[in-house]
Amino acid sequence: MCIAHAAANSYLLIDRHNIVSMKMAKTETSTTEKIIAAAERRMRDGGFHGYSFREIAADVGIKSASVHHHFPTKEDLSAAVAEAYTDRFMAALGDPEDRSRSPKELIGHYAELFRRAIIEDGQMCLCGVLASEVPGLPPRVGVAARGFFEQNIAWLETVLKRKSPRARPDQIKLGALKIVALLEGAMLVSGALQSQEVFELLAKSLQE
Amino acid sequence: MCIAHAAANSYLLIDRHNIVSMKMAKTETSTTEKIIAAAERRMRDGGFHGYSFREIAADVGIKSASVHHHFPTKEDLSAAVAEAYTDRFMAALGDPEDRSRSPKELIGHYAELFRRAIIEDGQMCLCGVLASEVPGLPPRVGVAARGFFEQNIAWLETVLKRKSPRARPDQIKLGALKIVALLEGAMLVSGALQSQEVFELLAKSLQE
DNA sequence: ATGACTATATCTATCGATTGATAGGCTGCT
DNA sequence: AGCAGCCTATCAATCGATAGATATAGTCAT
Repeated sequence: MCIAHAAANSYLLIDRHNIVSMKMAKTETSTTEKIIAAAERRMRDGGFHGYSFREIAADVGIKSASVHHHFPTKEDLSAAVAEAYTDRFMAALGDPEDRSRSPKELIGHYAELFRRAIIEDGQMCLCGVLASEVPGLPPRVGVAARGFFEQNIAWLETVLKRKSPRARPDQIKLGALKIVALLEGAMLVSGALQSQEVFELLAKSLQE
Repeated sequence: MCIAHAAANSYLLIDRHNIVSMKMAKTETSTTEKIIAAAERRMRDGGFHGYSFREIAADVGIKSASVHHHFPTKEDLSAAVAEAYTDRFMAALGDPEDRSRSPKELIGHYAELFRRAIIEDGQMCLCGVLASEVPGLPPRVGVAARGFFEQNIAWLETVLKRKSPRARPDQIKLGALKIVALLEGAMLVSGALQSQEVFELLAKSLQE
Protein backbone atom coordinates (compact mmCIF):
# COMPACT_ATOMS: atom_id res chain seq x y z
CA MET A 1 0.00 0.00 0.00
CA CYS A 2 1.41 3.32 -1.09
CA ILE A 3 1.85 6.15 1.38
CA ALA A 4 -0.11 8.37 -0.97
CA HIS A 5 -3.32 7.01 0.48
CA ALA A 6 -2.82 8.25 4.02
CA ALA A 7 -3.72 11.90 3.57
CA ALA A 8 -4.88 14.33 0.96
CA ASN A 9 -1.53 15.87 0.09
CA SER A 10 0.68 12.99 1.05
CA TYR A 11 1.89 12.35 -2.47
CA LEU A 12 3.90 15.50 -2.02
CA LEU A 13 5.64 13.83 0.90
CA ILE A 14 6.42 10.88 -1.31
CA ASP A 15 7.95 13.11 -3.89
CA ARG A 16 10.07 14.84 -1.30
CA HIS A 17 11.04 11.45 0.02
CA ASN A 18 12.07 10.32 -3.41
CA ILE A 19 14.05 13.43 -4.13
CA VAL A 20 15.81 13.52 -0.80
CA SER A 21 16.46 9.94 0.13
CA MET A 22 16.64 8.37 -3.32
CA LYS A 23 18.75 11.15 -4.79
CA MET A 24 16.54 11.55 -7.81
CA ALA A 25 17.58 14.18 -10.31
CA LYS A 26 15.61 17.38 -10.03
CA THR A 27 14.10 16.96 -13.48
CA GLU A 28 13.02 13.37 -12.79
CA THR A 29 9.36 12.85 -11.98
CA SER A 30 8.01 10.17 -9.72
CA THR A 31 5.38 7.77 -11.00
CA THR A 32 2.85 9.36 -8.67
CA GLU A 33 3.51 12.73 -10.26
CA LYS A 34 3.27 11.28 -13.75
CA ILE A 35 -0.07 9.70 -12.88
CA ILE A 36 -1.41 12.98 -11.57
CA ALA A 37 -0.18 14.86 -14.63
CA ALA A 38 -1.74 12.35 -17.03
CA ALA A 39 -5.01 12.30 -15.12
CA GLU A 40 -5.16 16.09 -15.12
CA ARG A 41 -4.73 16.23 -18.88
CA ARG A 42 -7.41 13.61 -19.46
CA MET A 43 -9.80 15.12 -16.94
CA ARG A 44 -9.52 18.59 -18.41
CA ASP A 45 -10.66 17.16 -21.73
CA GLY A 46 -13.47 14.87 -20.67
CA GLY A 47 -14.19 15.42 -16.99
CA PHE A 48 -14.37 12.84 -14.24
CA HIS A 49 -16.43 10.36 -16.24
CA GLY A 50 -14.34 10.96 -19.33
CA TYR A 51 -11.17 9.13 -18.38
CA SER A 52 -10.20 5.65 -17.22
CA PHE A 53 -7.47 4.02 -15.18
CA ARG A 54 -6.30 2.12 -18.21
CA GLU A 55 -5.85 5.30 -20.24
CA ILE A 56 -3.80 6.86 -17.45
CA ALA A 57 -1.76 3.69 -17.12
CA ALA A 58 -1.02 3.66 -20.85
CA ASP A 59 -0.04 7.35 -20.76
CA VAL A 60 2.41 6.73 -17.93
CA GLY A 61 3.67 3.41 -19.28
CA ILE A 62 2.47 1.10 -16.51
CA LYS A 63 -0.54 -1.16 -15.91
CA SER A 64 -3.86 -0.06 -14.48
CA ALA A 65 -3.34 -2.21 -11.38
CA SER A 66 -0.26 -0.12 -10.64
CA VAL A 67 -2.28 3.06 -10.78
CA HIS A 68 -4.55 1.56 -8.13
CA HIS A 69 -1.45 0.98 -6.03
CA HIS A 70 -0.85 4.73 -5.87
CA PHE A 71 -4.52 5.74 -5.72
CA PRO A 72 -6.89 3.00 -4.55
CA THR A 73 -10.03 4.47 -6.11
CA LYS A 74 -10.93 6.86 -8.88
CA GLU A 75 -12.31 9.21 -6.26
CA ASP A 76 -8.90 9.23 -4.52
CA LEU A 77 -7.03 9.96 -7.74
CA SER A 78 -9.43 12.61 -8.99
CA ALA A 79 -9.50 14.43 -5.67
CA ALA A 80 -5.70 14.34 -5.51
CA VAL A 81 -5.50 15.77 -9.03
CA ALA A 82 -7.87 18.60 -8.14
CA GLU A 83 -5.92 19.37 -4.97
CA ALA A 84 -2.59 19.34 -6.77
CA TYR A 85 -4.05 21.61 -9.44
CA THR A 86 -5.31 24.02 -6.81
CA ASP A 87 -2.00 24.01 -4.93
CA ARG A 88 -0.07 24.69 -8.12
CA PHE A 89 -2.45 27.47 -9.10
CA MET A 90 -2.35 29.16 -5.71
CA ALA A 91 1.43 28.90 -5.61
CA ALA A 92 1.65 30.55 -9.02
CA LEU A 93 -0.66 33.31 -7.79
CA GLY A 94 1.69 34.18 -4.97
CA ASP A 95 1.04 36.45 -2.04
CA PRO A 96 -1.96 38.76 -2.50
CA GLU A 97 -0.41 41.12 0.07
CA ASP A 98 2.81 41.45 -1.91
CA ARG A 99 3.51 45.20 -1.67
CA SER A 100 5.87 45.16 -4.65
CA ARG A 101 2.86 44.69 -6.92
CA SER A 102 -0.17 46.89 -7.24
CA PRO A 103 -3.67 45.40 -6.94
CA LYS A 104 -4.16 46.16 -10.61
CA GLU A 105 -1.04 44.22 -11.50
CA LEU A 106 -2.15 41.32 -9.35
CA ILE A 107 -5.53 41.13 -11.07
CA GLY A 108 -3.71 41.16 -14.38
CA HIS A 109 -1.49 38.39 -13.09
CA TYR A 110 -4.57 36.43 -12.07
CA ALA A 111 -6.12 36.72 -15.53
CA GLU A 112 -2.78 35.81 -17.08
CA LEU A 113 -2.78 32.48 -15.26
CA PHE A 114 -6.16 31.63 -16.78
CA ARG A 115 -4.94 32.78 -20.15
CA ARG A 116 -1.96 30.47 -19.94
CA ALA A 117 -4.20 27.52 -19.10
CA ILE A 118 -6.34 27.92 -22.17
CA ILE A 119 -3.78 29.30 -24.63
CA GLU A 120 -0.69 27.28 -23.75
CA ASP A 121 -2.30 24.06 -22.54
CA GLY A 122 -5.25 24.47 -24.89
CA GLN A 123 -7.49 23.15 -22.13
CA MET A 124 -10.17 24.34 -19.74
CA CYS A 125 -9.50 25.02 -16.09
CA LEU A 126 -9.64 21.60 -14.41
CA CYS A 127 -11.88 22.77 -11.60
CA GLY A 128 -14.15 24.55 -14.07
CA VAL A 129 -14.70 21.24 -15.80
CA LEU A 130 -15.34 19.51 -12.48
CA ALA A 131 -17.65 22.29 -11.32
CA SER A 132 -19.91 21.68 -14.29
CA GLU A 133 -20.50 18.09 -13.23
CA VAL A 134 -20.60 18.48 -9.45
CA PRO A 135 -23.95 16.68 -8.99
CA GLY A 136 -22.50 13.61 -10.67
CA LEU A 137 -19.19 13.58 -8.80
CA PRO A 138 -18.04 11.43 -5.86
CA PRO A 139 -18.22 13.58 -2.74
CA ARG A 140 -14.53 14.23 -2.17
CA VAL A 141 -13.98 15.28 -5.77
CA GLY A 142 -16.76 17.85 -5.50
CA VAL A 143 -15.28 19.12 -2.25
CA ALA A 144 -11.87 19.47 -3.89
CA ALA A 145 -13.33 21.43 -6.80
CA ARG A 146 -15.17 23.67 -4.38
CA GLY A 147 -11.92 24.33 -2.53
CA PHE A 148 -10.35 25.75 -5.67
CA PHE A 149 -13.02 28.41 -5.95
CA GLU A 150 -13.03 29.25 -2.25
CA GLN A 151 -9.28 29.84 -2.32
CA ASN A 152 -9.51 31.82 -5.54
CA ILE A 153 -12.20 34.08 -4.14
CA ALA A 154 -10.34 34.59 -0.86
CA TRP A 155 -7.21 35.59 -2.78
CA LEU A 156 -9.14 38.04 -4.95
CA GLU A 157 -10.92 39.53 -1.94
CA THR A 158 -7.59 40.24 -0.31
CA VAL A 159 -6.36 42.00 -3.43
CA LEU A 160 -9.56 43.99 -3.90
CA LYS A 161 -9.55 45.06 -0.26
CA ARG A 162 -6.12 46.56 -0.85
CA LYS A 163 -7.42 48.33 -3.94
CA SER A 164 -10.52 49.75 -2.21
CA PRO A 165 -9.86 49.78 1.52
CA ARG A 166 -13.11 51.53 2.34
CA ALA A 167 -15.41 49.39 0.19
CA ARG A 168 -18.18 47.37 1.84
CA PRO A 169 -17.34 43.67 2.36
CA ASP A 170 -20.21 42.55 0.13
CA GLN A 171 -18.93 44.81 -2.63
CA ILE A 172 -15.50 43.25 -2.26
CA LYS A 173 -17.02 39.79 -2.43
CA LEU A 174 -19.08 40.67 -5.48
CA GLY A 175 -16.00 42.06 -7.19
CA ALA A 176 -14.10 38.86 -6.56
CA LEU A 177 -16.98 36.71 -7.77
CA LYS A 178 -17.28 38.75 -10.95
CA ILE A 179 -13.65 38.20 -11.85
CA VAL A 180 -13.74 34.43 -11.30
CA ALA A 181 -17.09 34.05 -13.03
CA LEU A 182 -16.08 36.12 -16.05
CA LEU A 183 -12.82 34.22 -16.53
CA GLU A 184 -14.35 30.77 -16.04
CA GLY A 185 -17.20 31.74 -18.33
CA ALA A 186 -14.73 33.09 -20.85
CA MET A 187 -12.95 29.73 -20.91
CA LEU A 188 -16.25 27.92 -21.33
CA VAL A 189 -17.52 30.06 -24.19
CA SER A 190 -14.12 30.18 -25.81
CA GLY A 191 -13.95 26.38 -25.63
CA ALA A 192 -17.41 25.96 -27.10
CA LEU A 193 -16.66 28.32 -29.98
CA GLN A 194 -13.14 26.94 -30.26
CA SER A 195 -11.88 30.47 -30.49
CA GLN A 196 -8.99 31.57 -28.32
CA GLU A 197 -9.62 35.10 -29.52
CA VAL A 198 -12.89 35.12 -27.60
CA PHE A 199 -11.00 34.46 -24.40
CA GLU A 200 -8.39 37.10 -25.17
CA LEU A 201 -11.08 39.72 -25.74
CA LEU A 202 -12.85 38.92 -22.49
CA ALA A 203 -9.69 38.72 -20.44
CA LYS A 204 -8.52 42.07 -21.78
CA SER A 205 -11.86 43.67 -20.92
CA LEU A 206 -11.05 42.87 -17.31
CA GLN A 207 -8.20 45.39 -17.32
CA GLU A 208 -10.46 48.41 -16.86
CA MET B 1 -36.45 2.24 -37.96
CA CYS B 2 -37.86 5.35 -36.39
CA ILE B 3 -38.38 8.47 -38.47
CA ALA B 4 -36.44 10.37 -35.84
CA HIS B 5 -33.23 9.28 -37.48
CA ALA B 6 -33.77 10.98 -40.79
CA ALA B 7 -33.02 14.56 -39.80
CA ALA B 8 -32.01 16.61 -36.82
CA ASN B 9 -35.41 17.83 -35.76
CA SER B 10 -37.51 15.08 -37.22
CA TYR B 11 -38.70 13.80 -33.85
CA LEU B 12 -40.89 16.87 -33.86
CA LEU B 13 -42.60 15.52 -36.95
CA ILE B 14 -43.29 12.29 -35.15
CA ASP B 15 -44.83 14.11 -32.26
CA ARG B 16 -47.03 16.12 -34.57
CA HIS B 17 -48.00 12.94 -36.33
CA ASN B 18 -48.92 11.35 -33.04
CA ILE B 19 -50.91 14.32 -31.85
CA VAL B 20 -52.80 14.75 -35.08
CA SER B 21 -53.44 11.26 -36.29
CA MET B 22 -53.60 9.46 -32.97
CA LYS B 23 -55.57 12.16 -31.21
CA MET B 24 -53.24 12.32 -28.22
CA ALA B 25 -54.19 14.68 -25.44
CA LYS B 26 -52.31 17.95 -25.45
CA THR B 27 -50.71 17.20 -22.08
CA GLU B 28 -49.56 13.75 -23.17
CA THR B 29 -45.90 13.42 -24.08
CA SER B 30 -44.52 11.09 -26.69
CA THR B 31 -41.86 8.56 -25.78
CA THR B 32 -39.35 10.50 -27.86
CA GLU B 33 -40.04 13.61 -25.83
CA LYS B 34 -39.77 11.70 -22.58
CA ILE B 35 -36.43 10.29 -23.65
CA ILE B 36 -35.12 13.75 -24.51
CA ALA B 37 -36.37 15.17 -21.23
CA ALA B 38 -34.78 12.38 -19.20
CA ALA B 39 -31.51 12.63 -21.10
CA GLU B 40 -31.39 16.38 -20.58
CA ARG B 41 -31.81 15.99 -16.84
CA ARG B 42 -29.10 13.33 -16.62
CA MET B 43 -26.74 15.20 -18.92
CA ARG B 44 -27.04 18.43 -16.99
CA ASP B 45 -25.89 16.56 -13.89
CA GLY B 46 -23.06 14.47 -15.27
CA GLY B 47 -22.35 15.53 -18.83
CA PHE B 48 -22.16 13.37 -21.92
CA HIS B 49 -20.07 10.66 -20.27
CA GLY B 50 -22.15 10.80 -17.14
CA TYR B 51 -25.30 9.09 -18.32
CA SER B 52 -26.23 5.80 -19.96
CA PHE B 53 -28.96 4.45 -22.20
CA ARG B 54 -30.05 2.12 -19.42
CA GLU B 55 -30.57 4.99 -17.00
CA ILE B 56 -32.65 6.88 -19.53
CA ALA B 57 -34.65 3.76 -20.31
CA ALA B 58 -35.37 3.22 -16.61
CA ASP B 59 -36.39 6.87 -16.20
CA VAL B 60 -38.85 6.59 -19.08
CA GLY B 61 -40.05 3.10 -18.19
CA ILE B 62 -38.84 1.21 -21.25
CA LYS B 63 -35.80 -0.91 -22.16
CA SER B 64 -32.50 0.43 -23.44
CA ALA B 65 -33.04 -1.27 -26.82
CA SER B 66 -36.15 0.85 -27.23
CA VAL B 67 -34.16 4.01 -26.67
CA HIS B 68 -31.88 2.94 -29.50
CA HIS B 69 -34.96 2.63 -31.68
CA HIS B 70 -35.63 6.36 -31.27
CA PHE B 71 -31.97 7.43 -31.32
CA PRO B 72 -29.57 4.90 -32.87
CA THR B 73 -26.45 6.17 -31.14
CA LYS B 74 -25.55 8.15 -28.07
CA GLU B 75 -24.22 10.87 -30.32
CA ASP B 76 -27.63 11.11 -32.02
CA LEU B 77 -29.49 11.35 -28.73
CA SER B 78 -27.11 13.82 -27.14
CA ALA B 79 -27.07 16.10 -30.17
CA ALA B 80 -30.88 16.00 -30.34
CA VAL B 81 -31.07 16.92 -26.66
CA ALA B 82 -28.72 19.86 -27.14
CA GLU B 83 -30.69 21.07 -30.17
CA ALA B 84 -34.02 20.76 -28.38
CA TYR B 85 -32.54 22.64 -25.43
CA THR B 86 -31.29 25.41 -27.69
CA ASP B 87 -34.62 25.67 -29.54
CA ARG B 88 -36.55 25.88 -26.29
CA PHE B 89 -34.17 28.50 -24.94
CA MET B 90 -34.27 30.67 -28.04
CA ALA B 91 -38.05 30.40 -28.19
CA ALA B 92 -38.27 31.56 -24.58
CA LEU B 93 -35.97 34.48 -25.41
CA GLY B 94 -38.32 35.74 -28.07
CA ASP B 95 -37.69 38.41 -30.64
CA PRO B 96 -34.70 40.65 -29.87
CA GLU B 97 -36.26 43.34 -32.07
CA ASP B 98 -39.48 43.37 -30.06
CA ARG B 99 -40.19 47.13 -29.76
CA SER B 100 -42.53 46.67 -26.82
CA ARG B 101 -39.55 45.88 -24.64
CA SER B 102 -36.50 48.03 -24.03
CA PRO B 103 -32.99 46.61 -24.53
CA LYS B 104 -32.49 46.82 -20.80
CA GLU B 105 -35.61 44.77 -20.18
CA LEU B 106 -34.50 42.21 -22.73
CA ILE B 107 -31.12 41.80 -21.04
CA GLY B 108 -32.95 41.34 -17.76
CA HIS B 109 -35.15 38.77 -19.44
CA TYR B 110 -32.06 36.99 -20.73
CA ALA B 111 -30.52 36.80 -17.27
CA GLU B 112 -33.83 35.66 -15.86
CA LEU B 113 -33.84 32.62 -18.13
CA PHE B 114 -30.46 31.58 -16.75
CA ARG B 115 -31.69 32.23 -13.24
CA ARG B 116 -34.65 29.96 -13.77
CA ALA B 117 -32.41 27.17 -15.03
CA ILE B 118 -30.27 27.14 -11.94
CA ILE B 119 -32.83 28.16 -9.30
CA GLU B 120 -35.91 26.26 -10.45
CA ASP B 121 -34.28 23.25 -12.10
CA GLY B 122 -31.34 23.32 -9.73
CA GLN B 123 -29.10 22.41 -12.65
CA MET B 124 -26.42 23.94 -14.86
CA CYS B 125 -27.10 25.13 -18.38
CA LEU B 126 -26.93 21.98 -20.53
CA CYS B 127 -24.70 23.56 -23.14
CA GLY B 128 -22.45 24.97 -20.44
CA VAL B 129 -21.88 21.45 -19.20
CA LEU B 130 -21.23 20.22 -22.72
CA ALA B 131 -18.94 23.15 -23.48
CA SER B 132 -16.68 22.13 -20.63
CA GLU B 133 -16.05 18.73 -22.18
CA VAL B 134 -15.95 19.67 -25.87
CA PRO B 135 -12.61 17.96 -26.59
CA GLY B 136 -14.06 14.67 -25.34
CA LEU B 137 -17.35 14.88 -27.21
CA PRO B 138 -18.50 13.17 -30.41
CA PRO B 139 -18.35 15.73 -33.23
CA ARG B 140 -22.04 16.44 -33.68
CA VAL B 141 -22.58 16.96 -29.96
CA GLY B 142 -19.83 19.55 -29.88
CA VAL B 143 -21.31 21.27 -32.91
CA ALA B 144 -24.72 21.37 -31.23
CA ALA B 145 -23.26 22.90 -28.06
CA ARG B 146 -21.44 25.48 -30.16
CA GLY B 147 -24.70 26.38 -31.88
CA PHE B 148 -26.26 27.33 -28.57
CA PHE B 149 -23.60 29.93 -27.92
CA GLU B 150 -23.60 31.29 -31.46
CA GLN B 151 -27.35 31.85 -31.31
CA ASN B 152 -27.12 33.37 -27.85
CA ILE B 153 -24.43 35.80 -28.92
CA ALA B 154 -26.29 36.77 -32.08
CA TRP B 155 -29.43 37.50 -30.04
CA LEU B 156 -27.50 39.61 -27.56
CA GLU B 157 -25.72 41.51 -30.32
CA THR B 158 -29.07 42.44 -31.83
CA VAL B 159 -30.30 43.74 -28.49
CA LEU B 160 -27.10 45.65 -27.75
CA LYS B 161 -27.12 47.24 -31.19
CA ARG B 162 -30.54 48.63 -30.39
CA LYS B 163 -29.24 49.94 -27.09
CA SER B 164 -26.15 51.59 -28.59
CA PRO B 165 -26.82 52.15 -32.29
CA ARG B 166 -23.56 54.02 -32.85
CA ALA B 167 -21.25 51.59 -31.03
CA ARG B 168 -18.48 49.85 -32.96
CA PRO B 169 -19.29 46.25 -33.99
CA ASP B 170 -16.43 44.82 -31.95
CA GLN B 171 -17.72 46.67 -28.90
CA ILE B 172 -21.15 45.16 -29.48
CA LYS B 173 -19.63 41.74 -29.81
CA LEU B 174 -17.56 42.18 -26.67
CA GLY B 175 -20.64 43.30 -24.78
CA ALA B 176 -22.55 40.21 -25.85
CA LEU B 177 -19.65 37.92 -24.96
CA LYS B 178 -19.35 39.49 -21.52
CA ILE B 179 -22.99 38.81 -20.71
CA VAL B 180 -22.89 35.16 -21.78
CA ALA B 181 -19.54 34.55 -20.12
CA LEU B 182 -20.55 36.17 -16.85
CA LEU B 183 -23.80 34.21 -16.63
CA GLU B 184 -22.26 30.87 -17.60
CA GLY B 185 -19.41 31.52 -15.20
CA ALA B 186 -21.88 32.48 -12.51
CA MET B 187 -23.66 29.15 -12.93
CA LEU B 188 -20.36 27.31 -12.78
CA VAL B 189 -19.09 29.02 -9.64
CA SER B 190 -22.49 28.90 -8.02
CA GLY B 191 -22.65 25.16 -8.74
CA ALA B 192 -19.19 24.55 -7.34
CA LEU B 193 -19.94 26.48 -4.15
CA GLN B 194 -23.46 25.06 -4.08
CA SER B 195 -24.73 28.53 -3.34
CA GLN B 196 -27.61 29.90 -5.33
CA GLU B 197 -27.00 33.24 -3.64
CA VAL B 198 -23.73 33.54 -5.54
CA PHE B 199 -25.62 33.33 -8.80
CA GLU B 200 -28.24 35.84 -7.67
CA LEU B 201 -25.55 38.35 -6.73
CA LEU B 202 -23.78 38.03 -10.06
CA ALA B 203 -26.95 38.12 -12.13
CA LYS B 204 -28.13 41.23 -10.32
CA SER B 205 -24.79 42.95 -10.94
CA LEU B 206 -25.58 42.67 -14.64
CA GLN B 207 -28.44 45.16 -14.27
CA GLU B 208 -26.15 48.20 -14.29
C1' DA C 1 -65.28 -5.13 -45.86
C1' DT C 2 -61.58 -8.14 -45.84
C1' DG C 3 -57.16 -9.75 -46.23
C1' DA C 4 -52.16 -8.73 -47.37
C1' DC C 5 -48.66 -5.79 -46.59
C1' DT C 6 -45.92 -2.19 -44.19
C1' DA C 7 -44.34 0.68 -40.44
C1' DT C 8 -43.79 1.73 -35.61
C1' DA C 9 -42.71 0.64 -31.13
C1' DT C 10 -41.68 -2.23 -27.90
C1' DC C 11 -39.64 -6.46 -26.05
C1' DT C 12 -35.97 -10.45 -24.81
C1' DA C 13 -31.54 -11.88 -25.30
C1' DT C 14 -27.12 -11.18 -26.25
C1' DC C 15 -22.69 -9.34 -28.15
C1' DG C 16 -17.90 -7.68 -27.48
C1' DA C 17 -15.62 -4.14 -25.19
C1' DT C 18 -14.55 -1.53 -21.28
C1' DT C 19 -15.05 -0.19 -16.60
C1' DG C 20 -13.19 0.09 -11.57
C1' DA C 21 -11.33 -2.91 -8.56
C1' DT C 22 -8.96 -7.11 -6.30
C1' DA C 23 -5.86 -11.12 -5.42
C1' DG C 24 -1.57 -12.75 -5.47
C1' DG C 25 3.17 -13.15 -7.21
C1' DC C 26 7.86 -11.31 -8.41
C1' DT C 27 11.79 -8.08 -7.77
C1' DG C 28 14.89 -5.17 -5.65
C1' DC C 29 16.06 -1.70 -2.25
C1' DT C 30 16.75 -0.69 2.73
C1' DA D 1 13.01 -9.50 6.95
C1' DG D 2 10.05 -6.37 5.10
C1' DC D 3 8.11 -3.11 2.28
C1' DA D 4 7.46 -0.44 -2.12
C1' DG D 5 6.34 -0.82 -6.68
C1' DC D 6 5.09 -3.14 -10.37
C1' DC D 7 3.28 -7.15 -12.67
C1' DT D 8 -0.31 -10.97 -14.53
C1' DA D 9 -4.71 -12.51 -14.30
C1' DT D 10 -9.15 -11.99 -13.32
C1' DC D 11 -13.63 -10.43 -11.37
C1' DA D 12 -18.42 -8.67 -11.63
C1' DA D 13 -20.67 -4.85 -13.47
C1' DT D 14 -21.79 -1.89 -16.94
C1' DC D 15 -21.30 0.10 -21.36
C1' DG D 16 -23.22 1.08 -26.35
C1' DA D 17 -25.11 -1.48 -29.75
C1' DT D 18 -27.42 -5.33 -32.51
C1' DA D 19 -30.52 -9.22 -33.84
C1' DG D 20 -34.74 -10.94 -34.03
C1' DA D 21 -39.49 -11.74 -32.23
C1' DT D 22 -44.08 -9.80 -31.19
C1' DA D 23 -48.02 -6.77 -31.03
C1' DT D 24 -50.52 -3.12 -32.91
C1' DA D 25 -52.21 -0.11 -36.18
C1' DG D 26 -52.56 2.15 -40.61
C1' DT D 27 -52.66 1.50 -45.99
C1' DC D 28 -54.28 -0.27 -49.94
C1' DA D 29 -55.89 -3.47 -53.49
C1' DT D 30 -59.41 -6.50 -54.25
